[in-house]
Amino acid sequence: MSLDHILLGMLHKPASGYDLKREFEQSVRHFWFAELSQIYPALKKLEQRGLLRSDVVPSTRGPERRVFETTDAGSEELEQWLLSEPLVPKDRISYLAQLFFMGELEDLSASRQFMERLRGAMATRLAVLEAIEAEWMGAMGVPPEALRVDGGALTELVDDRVFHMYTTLRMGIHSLRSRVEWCNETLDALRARQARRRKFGDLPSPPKKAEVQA
Amino acid sequence: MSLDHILLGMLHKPASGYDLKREFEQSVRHFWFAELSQIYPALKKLEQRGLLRSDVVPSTRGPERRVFETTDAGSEELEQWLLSEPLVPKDRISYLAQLFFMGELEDLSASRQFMERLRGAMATRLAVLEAIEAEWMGAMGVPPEALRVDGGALTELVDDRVFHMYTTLRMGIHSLRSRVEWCNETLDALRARQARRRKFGDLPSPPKKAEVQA
DNA sequence: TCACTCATGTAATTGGTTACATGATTCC
DNA sequence: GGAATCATGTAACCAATTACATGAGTGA
Repeated sequence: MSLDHILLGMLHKPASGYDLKREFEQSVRHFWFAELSQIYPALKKLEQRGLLRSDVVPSTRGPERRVFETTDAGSEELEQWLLSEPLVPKDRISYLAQLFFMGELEDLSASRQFMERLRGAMATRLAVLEAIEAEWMGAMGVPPEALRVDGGALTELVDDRVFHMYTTLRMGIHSLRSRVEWCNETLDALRARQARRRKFGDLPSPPKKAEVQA
Repeated sequence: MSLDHILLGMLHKPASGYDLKREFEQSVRHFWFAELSQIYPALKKLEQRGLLRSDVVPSTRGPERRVFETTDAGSEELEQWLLSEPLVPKDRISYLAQLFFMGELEDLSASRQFMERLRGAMATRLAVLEAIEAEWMGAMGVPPEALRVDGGALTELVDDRVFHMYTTLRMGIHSLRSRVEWCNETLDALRARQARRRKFGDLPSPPKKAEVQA
């Protein structure tokens, strides 16, 4: 299971469940997320399997903390996972399902509204990732001119660990940019259809050939 | 639940569970997938809720078929869903998690191999979607010159239902192209790092400023 | 006869979400 | 005194995967 391995990866240095939750919310949220109610039992199980060990330590603020660290078996397991094949998940994208069937509505305005909201959501996420990238750049002293070109600038200045983390951020940025572009392409096409419809009436355009199936 | 609504959408015309499975494998697999063992109980429940009705009919080949069709309540439910907000899923991408922690391996060749396999997988998927697009284009009589430009060519020739379906295919293509690009960018950076390392030894390059957090 | 496709289902398990329970400390 | 944050957990539920069970018809 991936969550287990991600926890092992994060426990490069010792941390509590609560700490790890914060990690999910901060450095890793563009490709994974977990609730506390999932993290705590997962850590427990990993400890039972001997991949982690834990200590209860008093907190500076609030109740006691259970702090976990990896065992040798844990590092071994992590390494095995890192060397295993990449698995490309088959994603389930409900908004594409909606759009796929939205022709039934016979209301292009509804589709446009839908796509505009989608673009808004994508653009917001993209802005978040780009802000993180800019922050990194600032911290590494990369001039802002180098920023718009591509991610190459940073990749030469950092050590291997940071480099690998950074590439995953780049993936998020690539991905969201392409989604925003797709939204724009689709909105253009929708507007064009609407415009044509206003001119030539409600007909569904030229020849109407045989049904095409994907 | 999305699966329910997707089934309702597919049942625009009557079909059996087995038929619907084929639909998932064919026209819809770039954004959703379901096993038969999930489809059958889902259909049953939808019938119990009065959104579908079914008839058992003899098959031309093999055992009897249970053919479902939507009720008025079903169409109503579908429409409500189509008019509801798009929800952007938070995705869990295990290969990004692997890459994120792969710096620990201290072996850039391993990272390169990983990225090459990833690119291979992405490129294969992309080729599938592009082939489907080309097939559509052929069926609509669009000249192949128009193909490489963008998806605009087709969107003017088809009716609203096909148009909406087509836009989801475009999203898959956009998305996969951007992933392949990201793989290339990352591979370039990895090669550059390796080359530099061969020249200047194993050092982790210039200043090594304070730890940066995403 | 054997493998394959057509066809329908159930059961067990996994991974994840939502809801619930508890309690200490800090800051307003 | 009350809200917010720190901190750890359990229980119920939901969606999806994997494994299992059954059997008719078709073509080599």
